[in-house]
Amino acid sequence: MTTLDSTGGAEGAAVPAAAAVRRRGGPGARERLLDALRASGPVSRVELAAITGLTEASVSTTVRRLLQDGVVVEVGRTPTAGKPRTLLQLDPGGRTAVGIDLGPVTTTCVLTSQTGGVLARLTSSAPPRESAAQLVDRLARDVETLIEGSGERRERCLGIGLVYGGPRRGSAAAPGGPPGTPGGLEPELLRAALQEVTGWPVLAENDATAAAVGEYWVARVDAARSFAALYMGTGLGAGIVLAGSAHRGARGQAGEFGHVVVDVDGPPCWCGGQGCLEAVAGPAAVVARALADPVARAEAHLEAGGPRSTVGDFSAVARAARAGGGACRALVEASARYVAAAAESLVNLFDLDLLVLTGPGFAASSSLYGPAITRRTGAAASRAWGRAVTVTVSSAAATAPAVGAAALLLQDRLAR
Amino acid sequence: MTTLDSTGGAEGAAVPAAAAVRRRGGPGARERLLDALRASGPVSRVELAAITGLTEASVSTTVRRLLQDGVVVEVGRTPTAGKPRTLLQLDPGGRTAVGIDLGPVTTTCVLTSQTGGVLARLTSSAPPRESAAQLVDRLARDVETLIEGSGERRERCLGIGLVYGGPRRGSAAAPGGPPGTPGGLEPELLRAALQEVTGWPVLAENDATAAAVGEYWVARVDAARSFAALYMGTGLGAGIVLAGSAHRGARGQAGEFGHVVVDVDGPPCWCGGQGCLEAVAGPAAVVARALADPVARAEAHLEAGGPRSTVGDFSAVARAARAGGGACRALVEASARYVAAAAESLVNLFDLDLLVLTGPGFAASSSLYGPAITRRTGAAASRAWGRAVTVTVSSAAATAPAVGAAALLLQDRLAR
DNA sequence: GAGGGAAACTTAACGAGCTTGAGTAAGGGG
DNA sequence: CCCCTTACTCAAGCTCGTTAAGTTTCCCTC
Repeated sequence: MTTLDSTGGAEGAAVPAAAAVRRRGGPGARERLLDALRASGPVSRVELAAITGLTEASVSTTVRRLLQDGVVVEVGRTPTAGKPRTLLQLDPGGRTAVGIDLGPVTTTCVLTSQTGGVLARLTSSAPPRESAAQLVDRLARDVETLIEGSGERRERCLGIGLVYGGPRRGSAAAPGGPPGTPGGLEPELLRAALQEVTGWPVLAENDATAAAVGEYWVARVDAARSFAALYMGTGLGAGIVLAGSAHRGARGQAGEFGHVVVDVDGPPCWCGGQGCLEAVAGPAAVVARALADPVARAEAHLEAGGPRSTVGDFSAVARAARAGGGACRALVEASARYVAAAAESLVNLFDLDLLVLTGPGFAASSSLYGPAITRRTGAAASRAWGRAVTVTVSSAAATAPAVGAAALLLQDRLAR
Repeated sequence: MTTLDSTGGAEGAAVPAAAAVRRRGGPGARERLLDALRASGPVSRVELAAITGLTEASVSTTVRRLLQDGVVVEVGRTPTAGKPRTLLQLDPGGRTAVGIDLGPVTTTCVLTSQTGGVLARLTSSAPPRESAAQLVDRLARDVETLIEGSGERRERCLGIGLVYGGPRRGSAAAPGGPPGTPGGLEPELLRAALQEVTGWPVLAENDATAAAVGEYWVARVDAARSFAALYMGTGLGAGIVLAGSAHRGARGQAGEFGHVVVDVDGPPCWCGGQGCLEAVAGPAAVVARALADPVARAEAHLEAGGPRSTVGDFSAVARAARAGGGACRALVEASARYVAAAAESLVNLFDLDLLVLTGPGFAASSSLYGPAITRRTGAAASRAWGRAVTVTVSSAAATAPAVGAAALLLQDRLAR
């Protein structure tokens, strides 16, 4: 029998994967190879076999198919003691996809390469009182214009990813309620309609999840990391990617970060809850407080009577806070404390090690929120859980959802 | 001290089967069939094909193997217009497994049938200053006694599930810190040692996750539901089961329900955080408040100087609250408000529709916590998200972890 | 109490996808 | 030039699940 010593060392004894280990039935060879190619720079077949756990023979045949499909290219060789390795990578000139971000005010369309590079961009805005049918028509025309103007071949485009705010299955808009799609159209109906009209496969996804997948794909996040994209737009959401695949929940409503309860006695929220993060410290709440305070209002140059846009107004407050406006700074810092607390709950419940701040809200304010979140999550994570939580800011927070939508479609389509 | 009593296996009532749509590449036929058989009462092969999405041919061959393995039995037939259907179910006299709950004070061992019925039970307690090697020996002897005493054939037993408190990778015990295993042994080392000594496969799992899997298996939770088991022992944890498989997180630290932040300005927590649920409203916090208040202390008959056990003291406070002790009731209700708020965060982040209260803490207090949680999660869920959150209490909260550990091992072993 | 019909299984052939094991290609060093 | 090393490929075969064509077992009718 073995001798045991009772000092519970915290060093990396491998956690038993227990029942989580599946002998088979994981993602197929093609999917695994694509994920490895996405995350690494140029890699050889031997390395791919090591990374994915597939046999070299299997890698060889699957890679041949990827080469034939024009998804992958050979880009060089590394000398070895024997035959040199052939390096492979995703072909930047391979397939493309369109991403559409259906914002509350403007619609952003991008055409991206399969490596996440933006090839063309187009912005339009909804005319007043646009009907659902008109919306679909406008989007179809935008996509047409985008591809025409880019000079890219249309056969290369695999489809369209479509981003909308709010949860998947919208409820009847409660007052001050969830963002939803313009025209109040069900995301699924809009998706089907656009697919019908354009003839391209269309995938619909909520903003936070799309941003997370985009980050995963474009910023080459390691598949081993479990991470969340905190998304601030009109509200607050979290897109969660675990072991390389998006976690949406049974009804596609997982990651409702804005409805983490941060104050048991807090104000009522439109969702029916009380003390939700969004109601206490979301962008709309910050703007409301700024509007109520003459000093803050002046600092942020908020017109009392002008047309309101939560994202725009919040950005103005954040800018004022950064520029030294004391009243605005106090408002944003108060908000950041709550957001940081909710982020800690998120990290502890999902066992995350990476948070990415993204979306238009954080684009303007990440320098204020980032440190607060880092401070809060760092303290407990390292001390009690032996994990390091990295907090980063998306490199292009404003276009993240559109690029993410395109990435989502690519990930879905390339795998087959 | 060792007590042994044998009970007959208690098999539950039939539950109507619900069709589950799965895409390809999921778990294999055998696993899917076992899950369907677990969740339903007697089912025919045709129904199994409909439930699992497998073809009838595939069901036929896989079922034959399960029959040969002695896992499944034919139990009757239903008349049809043609050949009657042969009904199948898991054989209650088929395989068995041992579950060990390594509590802070007492160790509970159970022998269960593969349908979750408890065939025999044994309780022992650690002698003072027990070394790690002695612990392993004691557990091995307990298992031996349990199986001997039960009269069950040892070849039927597939292995041992082992439950410990706290996260998978224990940190050096902080003051008032995480529970961890007795003797401070790393769960993985303990698992390996017990496996070595007994010769049976051993699976180690944290208490909340084990309780969740046990609930899933024994209470026949529908695989389509996403649910969490809220576990109250010395601390608070959540075991999360999504689409039929436990969600553990990258480091096995997911579901740290006790470290959801419920008060940004709250007291410091041993984890390094601030305002964590456990620090604000966990059982230890409730007990500490009761001890500090002479009235509550009298109501709960807490000895000022006696040996302290968080679970025992908390149960006493909960009993006093139920019996009408006003001071204790106020303490527990204050705690329940926070737990309910954290539960709402959990539900919103994971998109859950079922919460099960379990563990020794809730065994004594579910009648006080249950309604508070139901009230809070019900309001927002139905109004904004179009989902109904069911809150139930485990039928045998005190033995849930041990039974869950056995279920976990069964689920893992039967699938191969 | 045969013969048909209906529905529940069963069997056989096949195919996708991956593995094993034995090649073949491509470079370097003596 | 030969030989060694290492990268990659080919061929056979295995596992699992599918499709399609039986086979069994009941009830019902004549």
